[in-house]
Amino acid sequence: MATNGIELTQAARGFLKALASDTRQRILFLFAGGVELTVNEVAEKLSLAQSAASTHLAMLRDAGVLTSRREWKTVYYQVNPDGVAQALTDLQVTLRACCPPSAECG
Amino acid sequence: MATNGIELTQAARGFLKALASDTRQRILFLFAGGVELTVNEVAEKLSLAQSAASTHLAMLRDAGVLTSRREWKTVYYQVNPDGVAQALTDLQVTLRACCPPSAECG
DNA sequence: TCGTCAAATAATGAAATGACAATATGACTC
DNA sequence: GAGTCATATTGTCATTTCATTATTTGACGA
Repeated sequence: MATNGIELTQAARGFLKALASDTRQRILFLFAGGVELTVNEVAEKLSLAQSAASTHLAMLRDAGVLTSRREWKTVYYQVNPDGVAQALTDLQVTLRACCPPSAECG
Repeated sequence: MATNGIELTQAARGFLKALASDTRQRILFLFAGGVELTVNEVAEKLSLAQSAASTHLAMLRDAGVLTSRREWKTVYYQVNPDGVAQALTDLQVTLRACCPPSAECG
């Protein structure tokens, strides 16, 4: 038994993987301010093929970073602030357990 | 001009890429509590080839997550809490600008 | 100078990622 | 049922990543 069982939560791991891609970072920031966008709008704004936009958006949704709602034939994506906050908090908690900023004072 | 110039800092981008790898996550947590480890120790603990450990550690150092000091022939790595804290803060600031947790109240 | 030790850097191959065009799906209209 | 629109999925390819072994580098001791 080491003092070592530290591990990231699934949420944090998914978040890290989702946002490690420059393209997905750019996609995320397209949604700044709570904007709602369709797959085609994202594809257009970033000069991506429709299929690429679709898979990236799905990946971000699976990671809890975005949510989607379907209205008729079109799907609207927007950020999931709670998911982002959760992942960030998890990250912070785990990293604090690993590498406290300077002094772990109370 | 949109309201949109949001972008992650270099520190945050490097951090995300460095920690998107499961292997590098495991490496990082080996250093929990301020432990110092050599390349060979990391390789051994994770059953990795020496070269793999070396490159991963270099990557984590380049991302500001670890620091290294050389003593005679061996190199000791340890976490860089300030680097980690900086990246986390950058992430948080940028994400808050993009997707405020619920209410951006004062 | 030669040998040794630890780390870093090739060189190579397997697997994952990211892009595209093309096709399939689902919901609705006619 | 045929047509259409937006999205999702598939197939293919180029690129990147990750792991290995083998070799090189650098500092020291004999």
